[in-house]
Amino acid sequence: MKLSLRGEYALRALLVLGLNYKQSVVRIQTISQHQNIPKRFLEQILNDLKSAGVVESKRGVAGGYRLARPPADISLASVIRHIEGALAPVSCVSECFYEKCSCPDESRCAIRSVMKQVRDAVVGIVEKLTVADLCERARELQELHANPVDFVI
Amino acid sequence: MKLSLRGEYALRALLVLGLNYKQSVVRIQTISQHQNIPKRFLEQILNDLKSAGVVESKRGVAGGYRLARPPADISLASVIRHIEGALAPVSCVSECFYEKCSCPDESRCAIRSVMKQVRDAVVGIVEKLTVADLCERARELQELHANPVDFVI
DNA sequence: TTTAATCTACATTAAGTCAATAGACATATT
DNA sequence: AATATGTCTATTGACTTAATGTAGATTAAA
Repeated sequence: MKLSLRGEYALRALLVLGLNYKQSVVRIQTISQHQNIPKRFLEQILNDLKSAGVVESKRGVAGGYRLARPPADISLASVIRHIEGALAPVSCVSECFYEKCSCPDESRCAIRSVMKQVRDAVVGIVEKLTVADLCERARELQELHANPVDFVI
Repeated sequence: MKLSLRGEYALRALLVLGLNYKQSVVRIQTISQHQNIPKRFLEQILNDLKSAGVVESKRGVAGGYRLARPPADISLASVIRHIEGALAPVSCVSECFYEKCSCPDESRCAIRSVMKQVRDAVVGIVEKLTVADLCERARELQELHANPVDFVI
């Protein structure tokens, strides 16, 4: 489940949109600057997320993007699957993107059995987590690292 | 932790070598045929595993490969790391292959925190498992699927 | 109604990776 | 010496990734 930059950018963008949920749309440029993401690349990614029904856009001068659904309804698994494809380390243990592999007998394949275990562990984590959880963690981390500074001041 | 074919072939080859441990060397061609792996590609992979000290080779007419250490001393994590690189989904949470990422503040990055969780889950599995475990599973699966046939006969 | 800021769409590219192949070479057994 | 094996380095072609380019459509506000 190696995440490409594309996938990482997608999650970072969704985090920003999640933190600004209920407020007006957020401009691509704002996200791009705030998260160090190449603007033109981010355009593609957000467009892709739009076609997946994860975000929606408003065009024109005061345009931008916003989440299409409540943050708690957007699982990280669904996002990563849409951007990256299978979560499983090998496709012969993928539920959503199964492909036969070249081993002599899948049902007796010991590697497959191990990979299934890995798959379940990964899926178990990202299937439960949502954009809302991401936002919550971001807020926690913000406080965690901000407080000591407050004491210094 | 998406495994490339190279990594999958490596594990499949090590499984064969593990099952034949203590016996003489196994020829590349034998592994290649038994596991449906292109022979020339397998050469490279085994050579690579040799330079990692995982297997050793014997040249000449009765040549071939064997494990350089007991199967129980070869963790899947070490093999995959050698062939594929980082186990972590993003390199900013990798212990062995750390690289800074482009996010504004790593210490407050919520995505990083999630990815760390995924990393730990994956590493927790493959670090504990060894080639010996792989062999054991293979034998279990063999019996599991062989017995019903015995009854039929 | 013009203007400017935004999203939309499709095409292109440069670099890198993956999987495999090629061919010459080294070595050990017979 | 002959032969079957592993060793090594290079190369290829297909594909993917991460961008960038260019042109266009939409909208709010001046």
